Amino acid sequence: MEAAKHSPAQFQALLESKGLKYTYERKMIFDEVSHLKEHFDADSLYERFKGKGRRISRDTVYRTLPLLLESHVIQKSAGAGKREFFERIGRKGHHDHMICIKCGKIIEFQCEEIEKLQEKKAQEFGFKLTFHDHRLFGTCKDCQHG
Amino acid sequence: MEAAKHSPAQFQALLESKGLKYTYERKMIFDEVSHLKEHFDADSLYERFKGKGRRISRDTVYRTLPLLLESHVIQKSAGAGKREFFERIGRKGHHDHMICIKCGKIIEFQCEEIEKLQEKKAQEFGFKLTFHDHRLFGTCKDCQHG
DNA sequence: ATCCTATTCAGATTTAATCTTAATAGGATT
DNA sequence: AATCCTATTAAGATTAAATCTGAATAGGAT
Repeated sequence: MEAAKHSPAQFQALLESKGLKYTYERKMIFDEVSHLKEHFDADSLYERFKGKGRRISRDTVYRTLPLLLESHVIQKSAGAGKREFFERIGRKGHHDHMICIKCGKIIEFQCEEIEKLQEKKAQEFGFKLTFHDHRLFGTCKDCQHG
Repeated sequence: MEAAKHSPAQFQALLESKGLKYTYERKMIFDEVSHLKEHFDADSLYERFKGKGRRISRDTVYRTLPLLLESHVIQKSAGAGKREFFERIGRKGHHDHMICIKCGKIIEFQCEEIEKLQEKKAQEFGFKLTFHDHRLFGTCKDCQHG
């Protein structure tokens, strides 16, 4: 008894709670990101819509991503360069990243204890945690020789 | 018996380990950031040098900040807008941030257990942790009513 | 059908960060 | 001290990311 894959329910719920509409464009963007297996940035997502039937403007993409973050459809990710990267929260669930400052390699890691501690800390401040960005920078195994 | 305040020893050590020189400009930048009590971004730091005796170019500031991060003189911080923020690691030591997505308020928090778990996770991957960026986004106490 | 508000589009604009080329600094060599 | 050599910096141009602007559209309410 598994929930249907890629249900927009959480997204729709968030929109409703904010008095926003589940528009054609928001549907399209939800659908696209919820099927993306790799990480992506706002602009590359925009490029994906070019030439696919109806166009979706860059601005709409940029405006929709924070809503998807907030509804836990996507999470912050990491990638080369200075853009902000995202990725859908898929079967493997939420995870964070280590980035090698020498070769750029990205390692995914999960730590349930850190997640819990984060939540606990937030509660201490009466802060309602929505999403987070946690990236570890350093040197990967292969780049440490010499 | 306290260590001298704002010693460039760690910074100089890092430079040496990389075969880089402790130049006049790097001294100036070290000195400036090690006395800054507030967070700052690269560009505002650059502006500080304008009109102060010898100029330091924007590019030099941008190139020096990662070295200061790496030598633990500064850490990643958080602030309004999309710039990258930094702050010196002062008496209170390292800490991370919660950012309210409604009002922009920034709350500092410390969690020794999270720091340790991070380090442990890094070790699992043979990853040598240098610095990190950990930001929690959500809604602060005051913005949760209604 | 008309009105009203939210939303979107398209492209211009802004702004952050990096790149380019030439100049400079400072150590090593003779 | 003069020359050479490499790292570093300056200044401003360039690139690229993200947001803004004004007009157009959508879709629900009256």
